[in-house]
Amino acid sequence: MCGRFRYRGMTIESDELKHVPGLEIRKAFPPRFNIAPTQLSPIVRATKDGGHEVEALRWGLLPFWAKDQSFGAKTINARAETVPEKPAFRNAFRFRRCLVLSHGFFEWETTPTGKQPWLFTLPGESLMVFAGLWESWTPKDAPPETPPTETFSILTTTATTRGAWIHDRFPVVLAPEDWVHWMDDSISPQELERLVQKVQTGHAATEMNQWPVTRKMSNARYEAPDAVEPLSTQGKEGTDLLL
DNA sequence: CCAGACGTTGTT
DNA sequence: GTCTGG
DNA sequence: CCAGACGTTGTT
DNA sequence: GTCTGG
Repeated sequence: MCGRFRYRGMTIESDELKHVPGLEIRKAFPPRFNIAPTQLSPIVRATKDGGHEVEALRWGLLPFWAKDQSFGAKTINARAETVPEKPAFRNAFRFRRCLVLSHGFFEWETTPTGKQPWLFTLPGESLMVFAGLWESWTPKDAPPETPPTETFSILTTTATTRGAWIHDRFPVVLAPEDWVHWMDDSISPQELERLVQKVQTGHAATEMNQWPVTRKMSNARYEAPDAVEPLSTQGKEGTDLLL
């Protein structure tokens, strides 16, 4: 699945998303080494005027009817296989798909001495884009003028053969040519169905590297650069994972 | 009709 | 809000 | 995802 | 064991 990831940050001048039309980057986003559920993280979504924007949203999707924000603990991921039907996700799936920006995600290996975290990245630790959904939520008895809380969820699908040693579910990683299509609000339900089929077979980004990292990062409060560094001499070489 | 869930993962 | 179970 | 709490009362 | 917070 995807319960923790990292983000290298973005400046106003960043060209990582240059292929997303009409994208205005209004502010910079700092590097994050250990993004956990409930925290803010940048996503890309379509705007009303046909463009796109980057905003930091809270991880853990809150449907508008959620009674309180603890509901988001159960919705950090959405299964690609069932997301069109699930009450908590179907509206967001139909109308509010987004790109979740990362540069790799963590998975935990169960060992005799406890849980060992690993980082999965794309070659060159380049931008890894997850298929996401977003929602807008306002607490039931909030005073007027209370700004809504905007939240997101990350789609998951079956892990591929060579990723399955650590886990049977992986986040849906979108290929750059699908980024804009995924956010397109005007596509038909038929087209959307076709897209989600493709997304399920996913990992359009076909090659990942993996390496073990410090167990200190298992604590969600740990936010230091070495959270993403290879343990000891393992290095980032020889860790290729063809998916 | 009302009440209660609405979710994913992993483990046994 | 909407669906399911009782 | 993992880590940490899981409770009440009264006092500062 | 299970829930909440990060």
